[in-house]
Amino acid sequence: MIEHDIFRALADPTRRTIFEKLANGSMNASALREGMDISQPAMSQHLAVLRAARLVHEQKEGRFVNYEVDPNGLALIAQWLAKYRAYWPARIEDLKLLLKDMDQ
Amino acid sequence: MIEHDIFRALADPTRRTIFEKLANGSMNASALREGMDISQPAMSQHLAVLRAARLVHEQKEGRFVNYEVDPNGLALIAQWLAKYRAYWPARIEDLKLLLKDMDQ
DNA sequence: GAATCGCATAAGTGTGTGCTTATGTGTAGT
DNA sequence: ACTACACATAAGCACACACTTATGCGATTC
Repeated sequence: MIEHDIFRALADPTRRTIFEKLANGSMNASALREGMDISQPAMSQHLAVLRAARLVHEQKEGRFVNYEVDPNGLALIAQWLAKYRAYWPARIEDLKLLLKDMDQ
Repeated sequence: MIEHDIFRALADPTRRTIFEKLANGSMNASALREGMDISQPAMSQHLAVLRAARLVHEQKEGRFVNYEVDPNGLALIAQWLAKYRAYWPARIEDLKLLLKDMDQ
């Protein structure tokens, strides 16, 4: 179940930080480690989990591996969230604006 | 961190099932157990986690406790997701329609 | 008011998860 | 070829987590 992989992947705060970093621009694994106080194997393992969830995908460039956000994972979250749109708070004005923005 | 509570709560498949059930109509804890092969304490513990994440909230009715979906949790996921809207796949037509629907 | 019911909490246990160190694999440079 | 580098994988370990049984607590019923 890929849906399970996604939520499990995002359940870890370190992985959410990694994902957020990649959202601000693709990077290789070493660059991602900068300022994160995390070992190289740990980063590699986290990236493997994010890959399995289709939240990121790799692009090999020589001996470097460039990582970037994979839209597929985000799309699945959006689909999951859409199932419960009936419960979204109409009273929160900011959110309404956000949603309008989400549809371009 | 409530954001962490939300993703951690949804990382468990049993809790996602419970949440989905509640999205189809509010229920008390006993009714939720029907057809789920789960002990009473386990259900109670799961509901406590969902409560902490503000994904559900309780409403005491006599000796029963009625649970229903809390929009606050969903709103936070929507906000989290909105940060990455730049990466949403424009090529998936179905998703575009979904998003339009999300904004009413 | 005693028993029953709906639910929460406590305590203990097995499994999953994220980390570590050590090692392997492939590429680039000299 | 040898070394250095970027990254992945293996194995082991400490801790978190989801479950269990047992018990507590308040509300209803008789």
